[in-house]
Amino acid sequence: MPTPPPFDLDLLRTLVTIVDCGGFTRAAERLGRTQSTISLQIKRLEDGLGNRVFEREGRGFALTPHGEILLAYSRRMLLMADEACARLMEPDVDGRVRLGTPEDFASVHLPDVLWRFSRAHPRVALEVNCDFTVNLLDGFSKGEYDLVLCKREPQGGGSGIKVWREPLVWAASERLVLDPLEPISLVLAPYPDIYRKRAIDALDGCGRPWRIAYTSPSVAGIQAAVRAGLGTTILPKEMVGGGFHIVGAEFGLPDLADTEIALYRAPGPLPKAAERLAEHIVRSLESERAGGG
Amino acid sequence: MPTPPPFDLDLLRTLVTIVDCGGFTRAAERLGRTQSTISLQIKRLEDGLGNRVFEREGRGFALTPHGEILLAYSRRMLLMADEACARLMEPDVDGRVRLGTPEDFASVHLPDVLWRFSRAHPRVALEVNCDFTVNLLDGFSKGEYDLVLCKREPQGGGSGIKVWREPLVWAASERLVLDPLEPISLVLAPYPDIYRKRAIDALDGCGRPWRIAYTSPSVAGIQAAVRAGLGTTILPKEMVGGGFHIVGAEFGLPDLADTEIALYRAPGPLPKAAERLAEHIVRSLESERAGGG
DNA sequence: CGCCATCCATTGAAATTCTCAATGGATGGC
DNA sequence: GCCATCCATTGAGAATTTCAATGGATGGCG
Repeated sequence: MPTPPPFDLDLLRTLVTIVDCGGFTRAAERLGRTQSTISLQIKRLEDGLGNRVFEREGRGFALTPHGEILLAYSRRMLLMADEACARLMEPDVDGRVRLGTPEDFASVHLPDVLWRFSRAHPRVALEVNCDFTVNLLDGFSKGEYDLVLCKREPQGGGSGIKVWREPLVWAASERLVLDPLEPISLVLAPYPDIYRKRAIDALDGCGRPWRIAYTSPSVAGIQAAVRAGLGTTILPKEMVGGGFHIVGAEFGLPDLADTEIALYRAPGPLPKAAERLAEHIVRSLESERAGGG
Repeated sequence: MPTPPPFDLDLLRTLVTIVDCGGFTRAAERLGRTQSTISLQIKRLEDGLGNRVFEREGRGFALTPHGEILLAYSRRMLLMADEACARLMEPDVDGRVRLGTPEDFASVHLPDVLWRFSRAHPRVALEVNCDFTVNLLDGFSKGEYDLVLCKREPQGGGSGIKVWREPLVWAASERLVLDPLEPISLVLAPYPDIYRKRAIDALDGCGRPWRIAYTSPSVAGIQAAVRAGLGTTILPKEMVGGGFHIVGAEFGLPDLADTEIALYRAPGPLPKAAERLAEHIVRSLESERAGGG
């Protein structure tokens, strides 16, 4: 960040207005400024940029390539400013939002997201329910949720919005001795869990024998068991940490496909509060991902 | 537009920096200002907004709901400003882009979009080819296009990005006398055309007899024939005009499903110029739609 | 061919805005 | 109870921004 972008929204608005009005003078009238001010504002914009924005041709003018690019961004930024303004003016959203989510994802990625949401919309009552994907989808089809975050196969598709994707890896404690020739001890969530199925299918697929050493429906329980050296589990890469390490082909473990989390919204028009939460989740996770990667 | 949003990007950057640094003083250091300046900037922001942004709690502070909302928008706007800045700094994109598109869509919606693109990127050579959807998809699968705009069924799906959707209507000249009991005279594009199939299927579906009165592959040809009163055609609603009028159930004509245009990009990494054009098309059409509706 | 209307650029002064340094008030740790 | 830290406020000075007036250039029109 050597040169913080020196954009001034007023100048950008002037640029857009000039283009829309087709002239400096008319833009001045619409903006309630004098024409000389408009000229100077464009000059300021160009000086700050180091490039011309308009190509002057005697009486008329045309946008330069830089001007055209800047114009496109200006429109978007001004639209966003207008939207922000409208959002700030309108009354607080209230109501209730019922969100279903996998527990492991929620405990790692959602606390901050939901905390920010609840601060932005203190009158919205959040009802978050953690469960297995199968149960979430079941409840979703019965109308028990406004929004559901679900694990799904990485090829995506369907009506949901992809909000997260990351590699799935085998993880074990350092104190666990792994022997590629022995059946592998697994620490997994109980039956309807998607990762459980993934792990077992992958092992069966490559002919590696296995046994279930420990079963727990909660992230904390699984982590405790793995940390105790009771076996190997399967985790999103981001969740590996604290004494765990990633194990793989060197111990005869197969590669795993990525995991993907998608957001599904209940059919029909959603209450405004749920709409807001959906947008908030999508945006927060996409920027978290951009910032983290 | 009674109150143009009085946002100042510098103030928003200050807001974001305060939150990220966790304090006014640290934010001042990072921004190269004094702490009093930061305080005043926030005060200015709050005065302009008419609401507090921070809730002061003695030594510390917390974001108000308004502050939280504004923070989210501020981040997005600053990211956009940074992106604009980066885009303006980087050298001109050059190369060639091969775009396939239906002729009717191109002649109505693309001229301005492509003109702006070519002004923003004068060193990019645009090669636009108009053809029927079937031929476009055929050429696309042979690698003849970087990007293709295609008509498709409105339920969407697949890998393309929806860029346009509008109702399809029957249109005729005022001078054409329509009799619900007579076979309807059609003015259509020749065989592989999608709308031709739509029209005939719809009429067959409701048992209405028809005959082809005029065939032309070009929009101009079809418009001339319809204007001459030679028959009825099928058009996107937006393209009705100039002596045409919409006809429908009152003459025994069936309703038509919407038409949808999607953008497909060639598999694999696209040249930068094509990437830019794709982004430009999507953005331009989405704002045109927002502005027009 | 020359006049006029229109449009953008420039100039210098006035007003507004912004920043800074210093100081004050409040809070929490030790 | 003292000290360190943090944000708020104040008044002066500096920088920026706006305005009114003027200048230069172009194209239309008789």
